[in-house]
Amino acid sequence: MSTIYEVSKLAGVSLATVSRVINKNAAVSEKTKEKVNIAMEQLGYRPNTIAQSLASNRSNSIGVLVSQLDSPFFGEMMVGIEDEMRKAGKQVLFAAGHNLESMEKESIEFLQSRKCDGLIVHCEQASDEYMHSLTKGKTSVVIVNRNIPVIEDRCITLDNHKGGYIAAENAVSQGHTKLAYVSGPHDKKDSYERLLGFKAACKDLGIDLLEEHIETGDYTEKSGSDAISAFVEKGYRPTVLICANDEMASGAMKRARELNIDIPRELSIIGYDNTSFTKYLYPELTTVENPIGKMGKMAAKLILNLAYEQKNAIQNKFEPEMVIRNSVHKHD
Amino acid sequence: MSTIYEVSKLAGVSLATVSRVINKNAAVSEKTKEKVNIAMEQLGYRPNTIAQSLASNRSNSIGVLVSQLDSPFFGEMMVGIEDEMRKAGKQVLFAAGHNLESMEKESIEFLQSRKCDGLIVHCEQASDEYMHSLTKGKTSVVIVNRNIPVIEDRCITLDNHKGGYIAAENAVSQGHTKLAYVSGPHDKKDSYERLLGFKAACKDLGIDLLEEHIETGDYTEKSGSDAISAFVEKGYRPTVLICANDEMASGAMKRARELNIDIPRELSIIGYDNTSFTKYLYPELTTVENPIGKMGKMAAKLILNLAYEQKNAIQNKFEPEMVIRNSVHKHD
DNA sequence: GATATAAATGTAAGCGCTTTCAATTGTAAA
DNA sequence: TTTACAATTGAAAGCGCTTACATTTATATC
Repeated sequence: MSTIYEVSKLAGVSLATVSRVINKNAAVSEKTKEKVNIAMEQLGYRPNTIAQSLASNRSNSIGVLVSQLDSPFFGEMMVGIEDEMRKAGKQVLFAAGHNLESMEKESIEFLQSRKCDGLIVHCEQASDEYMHSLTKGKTSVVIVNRNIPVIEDRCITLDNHKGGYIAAENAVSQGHTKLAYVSGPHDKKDSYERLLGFKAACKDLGIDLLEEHIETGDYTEKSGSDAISAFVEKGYRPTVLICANDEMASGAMKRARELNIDIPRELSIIGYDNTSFTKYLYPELTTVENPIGKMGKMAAKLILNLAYEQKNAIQNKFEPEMVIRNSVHKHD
Repeated sequence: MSTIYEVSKLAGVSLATVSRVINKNAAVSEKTKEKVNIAMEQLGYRPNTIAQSLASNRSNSIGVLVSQLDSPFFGEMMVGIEDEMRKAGKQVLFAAGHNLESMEKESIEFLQSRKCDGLIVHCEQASDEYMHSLTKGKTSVVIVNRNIPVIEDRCITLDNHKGGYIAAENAVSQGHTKLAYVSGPHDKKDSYERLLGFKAACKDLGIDLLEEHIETGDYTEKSGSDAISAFVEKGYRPTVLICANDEMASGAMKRARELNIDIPRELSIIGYDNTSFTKYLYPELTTVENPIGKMGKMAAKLILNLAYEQKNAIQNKFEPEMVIRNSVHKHD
């Protein structure tokens, strides 16, 4: 591999000048630029990114922390980020937090030790305070899917309240009045807001909602399944069940099928996230779109602004939309 | 951030000695090792990986090329690799080839320009010759899911022939005699071998298999759906359909349902890969396990041997196994 | 204790770039 | 033509580490 030194020699200019044409960060006359380019071409020269990083104190890479590498949800986010960063000529490092506070912190340290210029994190467990302190360090940090008021401008979030709202709205618009809801864990803000949105819609639309119409799950398939069992036990027979994520919707569908409850004729189901597997469910799941891919792209743009002085327009808050498929039956 | 220089000063030793205790690659007396460790501790010292890379001409990172970042199949592979490399203290860079020869090559170049010490690639389109030439370069390369005879020791593969075989075997063991098969594209070796395995099993088990019992798809859901339509049109009514991947199995199930063919009572379905979404299908899919996660781990071990002189035991060929769920009905 | 050898440590030269500062060249106004 | 600046270019000092080689210190042998 040829070095910048060989290029400078072949072109008959100094190292500094070659560096300037590579980085386009200082005026170089057309003539010399031409000479240098030809020399680079001839030698098949590629800058050594490591040397560049050491000298410039920039790694031209950003780190991304997700909970899992093998999930359709984070997959979409990763793709969105990769795409945007690749365009900008930056590298992306992925690490997994596995939903454990210790792993999350460890992974963040790992990414920092790799000298990432910026971090995009999707933390489930680490505290708001920790996140906040992170943003005070010298590497820029963008937080996805979580709103921390003091650093709102660093957060890319989804309007989860609205998501819960439109899910209920959609059910009611299809003639349903006996609704039920399976929420995620209450201590997760996104989960809680979805629930609040759902409740707000019920109130606005005059739906009679009792506490016993709501079950609390933990985002796993099993908890969706358990919710169905719970409603059956209680003797409450809703005509539509709104789930705070698609996993639970899948679990609910399975359990309902075991109990010979026909979906969607007897029970309609609505999910949340529009994860890629929803199209494999039967019937295909009507759900609330969580534009995580777009949010990933936006997070990337924000980090480009923060770490590389770009000037992309930033939208911090995203709006969910209904994705209509076949799991909701018109009720009359 | 403190540097090695400050550590050396605080410990009262030379730079070289500090470097030695960091890298454990040369004898250092217990006493000085202790002093250095204390100094590092006190300063909260972390080596600058970039400087290390530049000086040692090693980046301590390996590159991974997959077709997609957001697929459950590659997700598993990525997790397997990440896991193993993380243990070894190495970094992993992921890039996507998007099933396009140009993108595959471009991504490989990108990873190389990032000075990866080794590459793990899952290429769909690039030619055997290209792959072969890659392995001749100075960075070690491991190829997943593809067997190239001249560089067999660099390939981690699945016995696809056996996979096709056991799928047929399983069907027959359940009493089926009217089989059908949807293959993937014939020009993909893995796909072709699955088909050959299937045929071999039919022959061995005395199943009467005609060419018209086989449809050729392209691994997409749609082609699985089309296959069902084709069989119906031909008037062939198999009791079990074996699909060369899970996507096509899902497509077939959907189409069958549209045609009011009951699964598995009237038609059993067998998939291939055991992708994570198979558990969301209804009925849950009986399929051939493709241990891609384990293969990823093994690829990582092989790259550790090649690029970092480790001595892990290597298994180049993996065996698929049946995963029995509910999509196959006992035929009598 | 002297000598030979092994073990531990230090010195200093890079690795391939970026970037500050100084020197040179070009340009336009006087 | 001078002069005053602006635009280009070059020289050289790092960035924080590794490592070949030299030097010093410890250990064993006689």
